[in-house]
Amino acid sequence: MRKIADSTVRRLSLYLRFLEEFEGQGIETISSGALAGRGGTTSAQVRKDLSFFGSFGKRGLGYSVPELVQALRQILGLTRHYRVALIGAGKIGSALVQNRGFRRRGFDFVAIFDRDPAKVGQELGGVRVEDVRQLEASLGRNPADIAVLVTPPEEAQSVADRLVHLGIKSILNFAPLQLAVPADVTVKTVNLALELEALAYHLANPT
Amino acid sequence: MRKIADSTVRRLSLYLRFLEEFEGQGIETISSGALAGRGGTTSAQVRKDLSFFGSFGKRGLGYSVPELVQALRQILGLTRHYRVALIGAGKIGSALVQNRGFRRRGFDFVAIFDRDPAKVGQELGGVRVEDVRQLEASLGRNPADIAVLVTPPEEAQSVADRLVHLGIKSILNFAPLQLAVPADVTVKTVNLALELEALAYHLANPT
DNA sequence: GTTTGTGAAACGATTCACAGCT
DNA sequence: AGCTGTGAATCGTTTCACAAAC
Repeated sequence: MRKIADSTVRRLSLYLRFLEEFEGQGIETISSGALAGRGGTTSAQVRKDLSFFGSFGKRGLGYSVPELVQALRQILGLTRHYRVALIGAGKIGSALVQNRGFRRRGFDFVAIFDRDPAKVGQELGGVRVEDVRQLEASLGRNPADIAVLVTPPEEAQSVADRLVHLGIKSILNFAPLQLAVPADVTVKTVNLALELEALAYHLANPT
Repeated sequence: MRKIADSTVRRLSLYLRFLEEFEGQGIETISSGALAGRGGTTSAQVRKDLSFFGSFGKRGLGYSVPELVQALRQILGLTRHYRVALIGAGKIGSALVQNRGFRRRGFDFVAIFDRDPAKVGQELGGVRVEDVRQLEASLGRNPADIAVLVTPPEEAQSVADRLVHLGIKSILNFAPLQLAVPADVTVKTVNLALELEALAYHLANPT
């Protein structure tokens, strides 16, 4: 498969979200322009994004909403469920696990790890918190597809190394630092302080 | 000021983070190459990013760490504190407010709003939760610089409209939808489902 | 007449490469 | 000799524009 830009993949996710809305409203067919309008982009962008993966529309008509939903789910790999492991059961970690939306979209938290003995043994969102020292034992038995890393920054890299060693290929990282991983492992870092600083920049330098 | 790419601003934030680390270790001087290595980019990128704002280095020597820290704080607008209002005191909202790191970096949560009467009146991170109906009254009296929006998606747009009307120019949005705002308002959306889906895409389409 | 799919053009960001300073 | 600052070259993404399909 040809290399697809990250920005394209993100837009495809957005399109899927909007299409699901339209589907819920019983809309059968949609044009690239209408889909673009809902997502703040252009019709050409929508068509180009889709064209990397095939031809899904009918000229003169637009796209069948259910067909395009199906196609996007296929493209994005959302026709299956993913087993997600959470490392770090602090405030943000527990908020994530208890969020209904992720499960609904096929991301199932199946294991939770923490270093704090007070947290180990507790249940969060129906999953028992394990000691992070059990990471290898537990994920070795029941592997996860995706790891969500919410440890303090000083532990993040060493946990990431262990996850990589366990064969995990996808990490969602909330620790405010750049993780070093092999090329075949994908890391998405969510750095909230960075987002706030970008907002500060815009306040300090209004256009 | 010339238009600066978002990616550049984000890298400047990262550089600042690394420089603060170096400063803490008593390192006086750093080359673009060393700074780049720490942040997964290239020396040319570092120099180009900085060049948009001036010349901060000494040829043959590199950059003075404290001077560059100071310059970046100035550029990013981090020499002052920002008043942040939180709308939505659910799991994620309260996790954010109680996070020490934001205050340390100059982002002070000064007001919290929620719709749930059970939450109104409670304290979170030393701030009393107010009824979201008091948004105008409260922020009218004590304005905020930045709003962090963590409401359910169906309320997000109407709250955003009210924030815009109150004169807020910066919104950090956690609701999983595209907010419509005037051009002079900056919105950064953190969409965690989107990040997970991008990871799913990479699992489904390994390179 | 409408809307797609797609090469080509325009734009923007990154990388190169080197003159110029220390 | 070492490293910056920057114009030029390269690379990647977005927009344009139009032939082809319905």
